[in-house]
Amino acid sequence: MASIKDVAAAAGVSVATVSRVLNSHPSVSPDARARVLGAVDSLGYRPNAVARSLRTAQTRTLGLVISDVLNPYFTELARSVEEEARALGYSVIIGNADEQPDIQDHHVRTLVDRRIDGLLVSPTDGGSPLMLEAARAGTPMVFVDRWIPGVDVPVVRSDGRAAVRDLVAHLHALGHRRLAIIAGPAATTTGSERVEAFREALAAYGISLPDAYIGQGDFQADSGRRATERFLALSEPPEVVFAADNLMALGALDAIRAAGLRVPHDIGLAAFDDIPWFVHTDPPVTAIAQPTKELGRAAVRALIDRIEGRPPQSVTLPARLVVRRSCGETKSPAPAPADTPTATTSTRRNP
Amino acid sequence: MASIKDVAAAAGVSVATVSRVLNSHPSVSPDARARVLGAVDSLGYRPNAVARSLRTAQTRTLGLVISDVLNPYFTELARSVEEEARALGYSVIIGNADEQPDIQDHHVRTLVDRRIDGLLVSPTDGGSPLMLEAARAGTPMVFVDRWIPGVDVPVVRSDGRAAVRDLVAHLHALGHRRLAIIAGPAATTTGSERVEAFREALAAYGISLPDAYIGQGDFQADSGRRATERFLALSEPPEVVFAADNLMALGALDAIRAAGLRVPHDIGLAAFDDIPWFVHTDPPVTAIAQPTKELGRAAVRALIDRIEGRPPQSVTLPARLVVRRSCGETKSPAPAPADTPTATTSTRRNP
DNA sequence: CACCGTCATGGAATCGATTACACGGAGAAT
DNA sequence: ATTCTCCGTGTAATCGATTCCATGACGGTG
Repeated sequence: MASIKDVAAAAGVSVATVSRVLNSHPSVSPDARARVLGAVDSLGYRPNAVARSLRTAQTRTLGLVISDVLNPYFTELARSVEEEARALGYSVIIGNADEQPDIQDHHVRTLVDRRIDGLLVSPTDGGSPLMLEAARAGTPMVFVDRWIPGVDVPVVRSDGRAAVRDLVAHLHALGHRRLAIIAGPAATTTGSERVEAFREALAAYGISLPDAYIGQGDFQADSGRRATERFLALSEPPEVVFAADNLMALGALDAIRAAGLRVPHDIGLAAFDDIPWFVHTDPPVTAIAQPTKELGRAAVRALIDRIEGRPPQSVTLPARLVVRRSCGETKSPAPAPADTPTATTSTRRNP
Repeated sequence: MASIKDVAAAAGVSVATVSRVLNSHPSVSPDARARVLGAVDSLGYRPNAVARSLRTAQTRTLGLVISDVLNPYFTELARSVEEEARALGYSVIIGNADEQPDIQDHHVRTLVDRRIDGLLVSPTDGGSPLMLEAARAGTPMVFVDRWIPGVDVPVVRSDGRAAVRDLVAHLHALGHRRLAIIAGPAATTTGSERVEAFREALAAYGISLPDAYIGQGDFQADSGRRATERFLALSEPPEVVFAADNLMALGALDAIRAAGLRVPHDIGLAAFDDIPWFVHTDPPVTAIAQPTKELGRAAVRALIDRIEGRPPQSVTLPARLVVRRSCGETKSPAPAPADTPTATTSTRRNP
């Protein structure tokens, strides 16, 4: 592969001049520029990004470590991250942790070894020493969706509290009182927050959330299936199951079907994270939708702010309830979902 | 960030010795090794992969350019590619083309600029000059799923011909005779092949495939919706619609529902590419399943063979029919799907 | 005409690793 | 005792770019 030296030789100039032409430095004569450009495309020369990165100490690359690519929510997030990054002149390397802390660490390590300019993370756990170390060592970093409390890193996420209240209001209006939740791992913020938001919303109606109605899941379909089986085996099973992510809802649907029951007739189902398929399931699933695309864009912008020396901002965007048929038919219209979502931004790093 | 020089200074040896320790070169004294290792972890030293790549002219990184990350088929493919690559000591950089040739070119260009060791591509179109040039210039390359005829690059893909025959037999047994297909772009192999396989299978039953029954799609949900609307507007609409990928099937489902019709009562639906959600749609969708995971692994192995100088093999794995309820209830059992899938491999590059 | 500032250009250092080569010392072979 | 090997180690070149500094030409000004 042709190097800058070959171009210099072919154009009859020095490598310095070639470099100037390629980086559009002002002081190059039109004649030299023309000869260099000619040589460049007759040789099919492409600058070596590896060498350039070594010299300039920047790679114009962002790392994105997500918990599970197979989860459509994260896929969409990854896509919007890449899109925004590309628009701003950066590439993205995606690492899929598959909800496993050691794989997550593997990706963080290789990304840092490659000297990516910044790291976007949706942590699988409460924070491995490696990641905390990377943050402390000054790797520009931003958390998306999930975050680690007590670490000085900006967070871009969505607040589901209001939407969960809307959901509970909806369920209450339909006459449901025995409400259960399938939670995510307690070590993740989204795992614990969603349970808390649910518990608070229930309390407003004087409904309690007994331990038997809290299923312990891990954001994967299988765990949703097992938790649901356990609910169904109770002497007094819940009337509605709320899954803290879309894959566990899928598992719940499996379990309900396997038990020969029907949604919503025998039991209701709702999910956190809306996805296109929920429109087409039997029945369509009521879900809480995050502004995924905006989240991805905001995260990239925050990270690039941090990289380029501007003060990064934590961002919290509201989620909203999308009512469908999986919790029962509503006679009267459901409570209007918040339809004027307003972003709240703060300069505090950790909201 | 600490460099190899800092480690050398801290350990009281030369950089050469440090390098030898890190690359487990045999001739280093136990004493020196211990001092180096001590310095490495007291400094938290991590080798700079950029510098190493520049010197060794290899990045231990593979590029994967896929047509659409949001398509669950490609997501799964990407995941298995990354998994296998990681097991073999390589990283993967994913580029999402979103079915747009210019974005595809953008990714090919940046990946080549980064001097990735090899490229896995599922081309969006018939082959841009850039990609053909890269192949000819000797970038190790393997096509997955889709390929470009006439280019000397190994292909790892799945053959759906037999499964399509099974599907048509199934539909015929259910009494359906007016069968339509929503095709992908003719510029992609999977776009044209699936139509051809369908046409041939129909011919075996003396059924023809009129132009009005061929919808032109682009592998996106919207195009499936539009094609289906057009089918439904025909004076004699088809009895079954076969979508050439899962997203177009989703669009078809939308259009059918919007028209106030029911699947399979009013019209049947089948899809190429099986995904977990098809079990839960209303009704569950009959689909042709590719061995996606195996495809990804085989592609990585072929590419690494090529990179490491072994002769790479093209691989073709069979797809199989998964019968569900979206084409009508079967009284008698459907024809047995091929349940002993056998791989065919060849040393010819382009099958 | 002398001087100075500006501009185009090239030489060479540099980034952080790997590795060929040279060298000194210890132990084996004669 | 002398020579030969082999081993551990260091010096320095190298990969392909960017960029500081020096240089020479040229034009304008006093």
